[in-house]
Amino acid sequence: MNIRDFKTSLYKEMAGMIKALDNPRRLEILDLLAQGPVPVEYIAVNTNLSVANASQHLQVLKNSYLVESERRGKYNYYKLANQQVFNAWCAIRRLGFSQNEEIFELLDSFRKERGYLKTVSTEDLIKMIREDSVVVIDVRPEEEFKNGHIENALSFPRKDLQHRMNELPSDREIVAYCRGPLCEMADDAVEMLNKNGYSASRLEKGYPDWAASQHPTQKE
Amino acid sequence: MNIRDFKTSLYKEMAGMIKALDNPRRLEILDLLAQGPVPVEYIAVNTNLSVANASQHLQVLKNSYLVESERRGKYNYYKLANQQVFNAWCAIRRLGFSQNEEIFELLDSFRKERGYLKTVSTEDLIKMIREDSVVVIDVRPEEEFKNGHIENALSFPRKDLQHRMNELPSDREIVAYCRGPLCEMADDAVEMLNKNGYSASRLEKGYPDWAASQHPTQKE
DNA sequence: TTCTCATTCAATAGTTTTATTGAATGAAGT
DNA sequence: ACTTCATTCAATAAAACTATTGAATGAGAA
Repeated sequence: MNIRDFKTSLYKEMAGMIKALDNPRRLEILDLLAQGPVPVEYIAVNTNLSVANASQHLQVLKNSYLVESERRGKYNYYKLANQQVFNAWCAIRRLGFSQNEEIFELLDSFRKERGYLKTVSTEDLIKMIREDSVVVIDVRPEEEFKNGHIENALSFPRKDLQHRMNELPSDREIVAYCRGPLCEMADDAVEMLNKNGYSASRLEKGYPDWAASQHPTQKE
Repeated sequence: MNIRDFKTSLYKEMAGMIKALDNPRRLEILDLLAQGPVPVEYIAVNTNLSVANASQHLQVLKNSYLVESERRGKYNYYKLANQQVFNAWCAIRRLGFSQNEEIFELLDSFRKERGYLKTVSTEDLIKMIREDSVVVIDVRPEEEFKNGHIENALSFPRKDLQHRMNELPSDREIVAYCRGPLCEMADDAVEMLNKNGYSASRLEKGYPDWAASQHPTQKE
């Protein structure tokens, strides 16, 4: 093989891997898989896809070595192939937030609709935890909480929050987190809490980002 | 806008930006632009593209805010929009090297053809420089050398190396570097040098990686 | 073995992307 | 104002990708 062909092939392989990432559905799937291993149907339900279509997207990700599957009883559990997959997606996400005007405007208009909900950074949260001035709640579905969550966080899945709200203290600051910066569950929770007299804000990023930075986590 | 639409739009925008990266030609262009600002025709020549085609790819990158252009006299100089673009591409590249079997095999077969040329890591090179036990040569075209190069490196463009080889000491270790890990120019140089009785190896990565890590550079 | 059902495969139509060609643009120099 | 020429635009055919549908597969349970 001559050098030019070799070079072209290398870039082609790289591009092939990136191609697996250039689809909005698959990015959403990656964000979901970053929470932990889940079966195909769970992915389909949580991303509004048909099972066949979800499976098809998963095959694409698998063929690019971005995700792996493992059989557990009747179900096929999918997970990210390794930490570097998440790291790469993070780098791309960061690039999007910093560079892309459309993304910035989209986020801004969304936040304006909700009255610019307060967000706290990872550093803010660490400080608040150290000062014991915060209650951290995990608003993801319970399955994902069980796969791993921020140390000492309480599980308040978004769908249960409305009727379990009274279990929360109204005199302390509440920080809600979810799957990541592109996930709206924490926004929902914060809006709901603030409307009901609580003082809540959302963690800027999500559980996978927290865990990737080696901050204390817990499994249950 | 409802939440589902918003979420879909966000992922769509992210995917749109990634789409600009899913083409082998555009990746090669990014690697070239990482060396410094260059006009369109330089890009076309160095990537074996027609000028029209190169321009078209540049528009795609520009519309995704990944590159910027600036007029200098008769020429339109393109450059990376910022450091994060290179960082994201690095994260993806790292992912490819670690995960993708095809990429690994391609690299391995290429290296085998050349007798497994010795490569040194950035850390190796720093150590060698500190011990003053190495001559570092930059084998990229002179234009790119002038845009910035490793401190104290000597410019030996690949095309001139054959007849300028006698300027190099045959009793010292030589390390050659080029545009990056996917660039073959340093491999060429090392092969050529070793065949002629010199002791040479290539730097694993390239100039942009060196500069991104804040290691000492120089302009001329 | 047979049944069940989670998952994958296969075929398709509609949409998007790529490289090529040649024409259009528009800034710099005469 | 005219000319030059680097760059971009426009049109096109070939190739690749997406979502949908329904059928096929194949591991576990009966």
